[in-house]
Amino acid sequence: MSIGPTSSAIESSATQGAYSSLRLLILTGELAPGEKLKIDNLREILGVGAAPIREALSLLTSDQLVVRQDQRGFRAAETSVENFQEILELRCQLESIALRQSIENTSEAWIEEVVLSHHRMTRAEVDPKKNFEILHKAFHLKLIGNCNSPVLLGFCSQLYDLNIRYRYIAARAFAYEARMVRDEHQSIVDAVIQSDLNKANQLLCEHYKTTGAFVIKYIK
Amino acid sequence: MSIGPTSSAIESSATQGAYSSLRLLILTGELAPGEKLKIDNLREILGVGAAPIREALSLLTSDQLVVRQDQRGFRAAETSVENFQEILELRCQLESIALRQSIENTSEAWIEEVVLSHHRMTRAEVDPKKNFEILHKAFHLKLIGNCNSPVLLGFCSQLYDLNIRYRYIAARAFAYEARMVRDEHQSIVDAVIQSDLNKANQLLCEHYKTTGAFVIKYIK
DNA sequence: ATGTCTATTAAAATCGATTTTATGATTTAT
DNA sequence: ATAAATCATAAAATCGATTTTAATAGACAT
Repeated sequence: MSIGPTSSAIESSATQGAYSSLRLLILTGELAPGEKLKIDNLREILGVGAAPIREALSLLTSDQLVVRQDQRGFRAAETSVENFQEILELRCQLESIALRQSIENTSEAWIEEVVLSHHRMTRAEVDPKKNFEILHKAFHLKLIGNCNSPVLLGFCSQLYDLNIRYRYIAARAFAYEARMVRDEHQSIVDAVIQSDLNKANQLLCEHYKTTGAFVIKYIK
Repeated sequence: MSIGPTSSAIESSATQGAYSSLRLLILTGELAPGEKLKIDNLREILGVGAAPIREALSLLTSDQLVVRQDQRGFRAAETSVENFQEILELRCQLESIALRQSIENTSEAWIEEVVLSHHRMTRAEVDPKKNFEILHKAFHLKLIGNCNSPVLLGFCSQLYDLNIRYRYIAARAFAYEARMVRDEHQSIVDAVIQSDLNKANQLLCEHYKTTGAFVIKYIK
């Protein structure tokens, strides 16, 4: 639905608040995969009535984070190695498409935005006050955000969330690999600036798959 | 959400019934693009309370058929030439991926299912008791259904619906082009049977774009 | 023991009423 | 005459209570 989690923002409605909260709880694995989501429990936890909660859960259904069984309520979507691999593969394929189009439409303005969001993300790595995760997502979406295809971007955003959920679940708060993730991001930005599609594409997919190979060991 | 419209099925819950009904009303354009969807109106039309309707609308939001404005209710998603072209392009790109994978995984069983669903669709063209639209969708999903990627299939299904909505809106009940659509379908099946990926791919995309060129003249 | 039926409980689904919020009209002030 | 403020109305959002449905345990028969 929305691009980023807005846990800190003032929520304009009970439904919106429940949506954000539940989304975060599921993404981070506090509500575990497959867990039954009882309305009454959530009512207590979130302090709102049944209606907003049911609406929020319905919204999360389309995000594939919640599964609805008619007359039998809701539960958090299951996870599996197969699903994770599918997500990974799809991200590579769809983001390749979006990245290609973005580079084909390249412009100074867009490149500057990429550089900027990369900078902000980098800064957040050392400043714990900033929320790195949000900026990381923003960076990756910006990278493919010049493709002029909002529906495609929506799919990519959804896949990003599904993917990050596995990262959280695989290792709750594992020190997000000091690894060479930083270098990988920089290389991608460089390739984009040079409009080198093949290189950018290859680097991006490798970036995903390397992280994926790490995560996959910890699923279940 | 679900694969096909199930207007004729006995609905197991008010929410499910409202979802199916509203989905159909929007797909066929009876609820026009951009139209405000007032809860009380819909309550009367569908004869259920506010809660199921709001839930159904929330579900439709993820299908991109409904747009939700916080505190300002719901409305049917807008249409535009740009959106239509985007849908068309995405269908070609995503279905290409799914079709390739399907053919790579080809099996006798799958080919037989393709042939069968093609046959059923063909029969429905002459028998008005059968619902051609449902079988048409089933055929196209079956064609890409051997790709072993349920998430991708979900995206394709969603794009199919968004696309068919334009067909309905462009010409309510235009005689679904006696044209060479029939031949086009047959050619695709033949290419699939022969595992000729490039040909199948090309035919499928042409099929979409030819129809698209027809529809686009009637948007708005 | 195993399976089927019934009674009980827990939860989901839904409704009707209430509260909150936006919208549009009317007024007031500049 | 335009802009800001107030009020009235219509609609959305939400709540608490009720109804419906599924899950569970226990009784009974085979």
